[in-house]
Amino acid sequence: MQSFDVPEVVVLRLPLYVRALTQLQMEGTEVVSSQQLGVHLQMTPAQIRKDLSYFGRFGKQGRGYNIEFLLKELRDILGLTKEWRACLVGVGRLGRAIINYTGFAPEGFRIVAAFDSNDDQIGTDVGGIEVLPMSDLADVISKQNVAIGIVAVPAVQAQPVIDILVKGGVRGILNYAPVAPQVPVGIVMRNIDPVLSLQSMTFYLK
Amino acid sequence: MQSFDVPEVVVLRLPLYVRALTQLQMEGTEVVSSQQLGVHLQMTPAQIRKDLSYFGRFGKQGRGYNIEFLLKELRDILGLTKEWRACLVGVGRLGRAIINYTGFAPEGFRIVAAFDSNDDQIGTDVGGIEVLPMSDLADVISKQNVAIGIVAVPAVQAQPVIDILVKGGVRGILNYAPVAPQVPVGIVMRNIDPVLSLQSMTFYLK
DNA sequence: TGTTTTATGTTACAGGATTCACAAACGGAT
DNA sequence: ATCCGTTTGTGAATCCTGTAACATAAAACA
Repeated sequence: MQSFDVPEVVVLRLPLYVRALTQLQMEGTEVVSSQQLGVHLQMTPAQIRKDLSYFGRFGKQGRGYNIEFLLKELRDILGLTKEWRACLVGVGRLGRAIINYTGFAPEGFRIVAAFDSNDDQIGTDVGGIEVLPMSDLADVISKQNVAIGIVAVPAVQAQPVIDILVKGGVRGILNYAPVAPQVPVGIVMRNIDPVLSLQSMTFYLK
Repeated sequence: MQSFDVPEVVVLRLPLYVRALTQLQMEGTEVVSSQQLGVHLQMTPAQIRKDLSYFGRFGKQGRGYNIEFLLKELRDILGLTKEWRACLVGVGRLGRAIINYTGFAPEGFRIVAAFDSNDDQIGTDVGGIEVLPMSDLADVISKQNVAIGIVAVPAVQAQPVIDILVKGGVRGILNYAPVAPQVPVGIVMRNIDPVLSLQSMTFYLK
């Protein structure tokens, strides 16, 4: 796989390209230059070309990139051509908001199961999904082909929950808890943490 | 101000230090070495020392850092000693979740006003806050000393809403909409975008 | 067809960020 | 008082990222 020797910063930018290209496509554009894309995304054309060159040659000199083609290629590279199944742990306020968030499904991310350690929650229905006990976790992950765990539990429970998810077999974790959890190599972590964002913002505001 | 010539990556890491130190403090630790902190945060001791050295000399050789002192200094540097007031635009599902999120207040971030362009929402109460029309925005920002705008509107409305917020006088924007908005220099943007996080994650999962 | 314009892919360079390595300093023990 | 183990703060060295520049190729146009 080409995952190796591609800098992670580059991989982090690919979804931005996908999004910008999708928007241009919806506006009816068929071809775009690195220059134009750069204006859209506020980056230099050189960086865009360099990033893409890690994966292949997608453009035509004198013309630019065919949007439909480039989109297909990028989706392929990122693995966005199939549906990804995720499970959620923690159906408190935050967890409920995540289940009901409408932004995941159109991009191919589907939450297929929800877990909670609170007995009062178990068996209830949240956004059309039945809340299961943590003891069912490993079973559901393997049987339902769940690759991603979404963590929406209080800070203190985050690390134990993540350990369980990893043991259960998820390979990526989207963590909403305000902690920096430790995971084995090979497990991909992404943290969603608005407080951290605000705390670095204020440095520039004060 | 020292904002200049401090790399932004360093500023982005400072809140991580604050969080780790706070946790250590709660556990009763009084002194910590860059080595120990590094284990906690999975980074090299050298990086921690280098980062801190941009702002001053906070440690003692042979001993380490006094947690209480370092925390106070870091909070000062980041501007976390005062309360920051924010306003929210968009009280749909996402906006409601943000208003009800309990993680902001303990860190000194307070949402003092909510706006929406939908007439049906205006005048209703969301989490104890009255929803106001967009036309009140500039007024509230200046009168209530609001420095931060939180954007929770659909993608297509994000850019216009951000323009209004900037015009109204906010200096930082926390954007939950799935777009990469353009802002004038001097305005600090932070994007919260779980879909982007997932889309870069799948590259390593496939 | 030949010339001009446009834009890619890539190599070379410059600028940043991270790690290394070590002198200086502190605390505790002898 | 001195020594020893520890840990900081910081230039120097290394590694990584981003930018610039250019050869090459496609398209447009005359």
